[in-house]
Amino acid sequence: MDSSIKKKRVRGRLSREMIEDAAFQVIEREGLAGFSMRKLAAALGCEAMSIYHHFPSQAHLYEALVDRQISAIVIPDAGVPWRERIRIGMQEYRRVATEHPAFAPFVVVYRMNSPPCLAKLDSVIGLFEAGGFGPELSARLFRAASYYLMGAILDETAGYAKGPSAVTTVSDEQLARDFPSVMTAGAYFGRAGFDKTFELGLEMLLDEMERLRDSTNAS
Amino acid sequence: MDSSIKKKRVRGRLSREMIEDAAFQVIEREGLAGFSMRKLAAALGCEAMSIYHHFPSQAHLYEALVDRQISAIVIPDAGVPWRERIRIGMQEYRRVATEHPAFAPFVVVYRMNSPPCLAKLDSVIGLFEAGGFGPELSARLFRAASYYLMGAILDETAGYAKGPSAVTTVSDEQLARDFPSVMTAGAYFGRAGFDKTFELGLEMLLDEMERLRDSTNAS
DNA sequence: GCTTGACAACTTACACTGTAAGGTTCATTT
DNA sequence: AAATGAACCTTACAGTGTAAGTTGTCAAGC
Repeated sequence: MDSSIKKKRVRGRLSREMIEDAAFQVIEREGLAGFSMRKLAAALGCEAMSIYHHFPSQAHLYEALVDRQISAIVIPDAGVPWRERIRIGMQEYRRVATEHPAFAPFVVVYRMNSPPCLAKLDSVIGLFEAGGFGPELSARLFRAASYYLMGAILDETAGYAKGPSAVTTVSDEQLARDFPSVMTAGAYFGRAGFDKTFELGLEMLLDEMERLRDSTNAS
Repeated sequence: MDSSIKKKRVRGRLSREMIEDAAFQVIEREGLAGFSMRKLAAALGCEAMSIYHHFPSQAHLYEALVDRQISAIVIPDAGVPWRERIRIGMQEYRRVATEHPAFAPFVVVYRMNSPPCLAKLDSVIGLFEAGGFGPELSARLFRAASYYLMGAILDETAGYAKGPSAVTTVSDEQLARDFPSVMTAGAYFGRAGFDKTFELGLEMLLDEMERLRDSTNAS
């Protein structure tokens, strides 16, 4: 057993950071649904309840993981043109979120109320404001961009590339016969197609942002 | 107790449709995470295991619920211009998904491999093909549009409007002081702002689709 | 009317979950 | 050396999905 090896760990050496690191590992190994405090404890070589000394609940642990991920997003400074800043910001979010694919679905759905997350949120909305979008457009365009990001990351980390989750599966022959458009489109989906599709939608959104910005500033 | 009332139900009267109806109700009442086979059984006035006679597992039941929702999406027929068809199709998806808000997060993340879902998928991708987009653009634009839809629905059904999910919450005063851009943007979020933000992003995507279509067909 | 068979529903049981409550051990300070 | 308090462990409980076995009920055939 691997656990017997880990059991060598002596007392008094647990820390929030160690627990977080192990949590990311266990989540990737077992999947988000397969994760549990007991499995995490086994990976750490301790008992489940010991973790509660460092995190009051599983929810608090998850929040710490989200905070760590969100904090890792790098926003370009004000010297860069607004369009580039927003593009890089969005690519950064995707990069960070897909770093731990199994955890990504949790991150994108998470309601970010913690100070570290709010700080990042604030700086991203500030990107739009600094770009010359008014308060309303800044808010709504940020939201629309987030929507796109959420879906893209979910598809990449929890979508078809992860195999069928549906209970009833359809054979390839039946797919080709009954659902030809799905079959054809399938060639552009999956692992290889993510980057290109993501960039396509990203540029579409940026183009429209630019158009909206120019038309409102002109009038 | 309500359960005592329901207990009047006689044997041999359970059906898949009854179970699905009750499941939607229980999910809305208890939330997706709070849903369980035992609670569903209580609502039906039967024991948990009786449900397994009609659905082999909870996953099968969930799939049936998804199938029912997806099948309710109405796609405009070929007489309508492509742009209108795609717009209405997307609005339809949103309408259906938000009909059972607590279940929506499950629907949007679901990998739709069942025949009813594949059929709908096929007809939607067909919308792009019929609109004059080539196979690759049809595939990628469908995906990009789906990304946006997923995020929009998740925000509406599981986002900030549902209250803070984070464990640590920040007071309004602190929000106004430390995160002014979030504060300002907040005015456009929430229940009242969903429609307008959704429509804004939707038209942005449709505009870009039109541009892409014209430029590829011209060259 | 009685029996039989089949199926729908119930009962029990198991392995798992998060975590409350309380007991133990160990490093540090006095 | 004694005490203090943090760090960790043990036990227990109420909940989960569901496998396996049992009971109740109703319709068809005699």
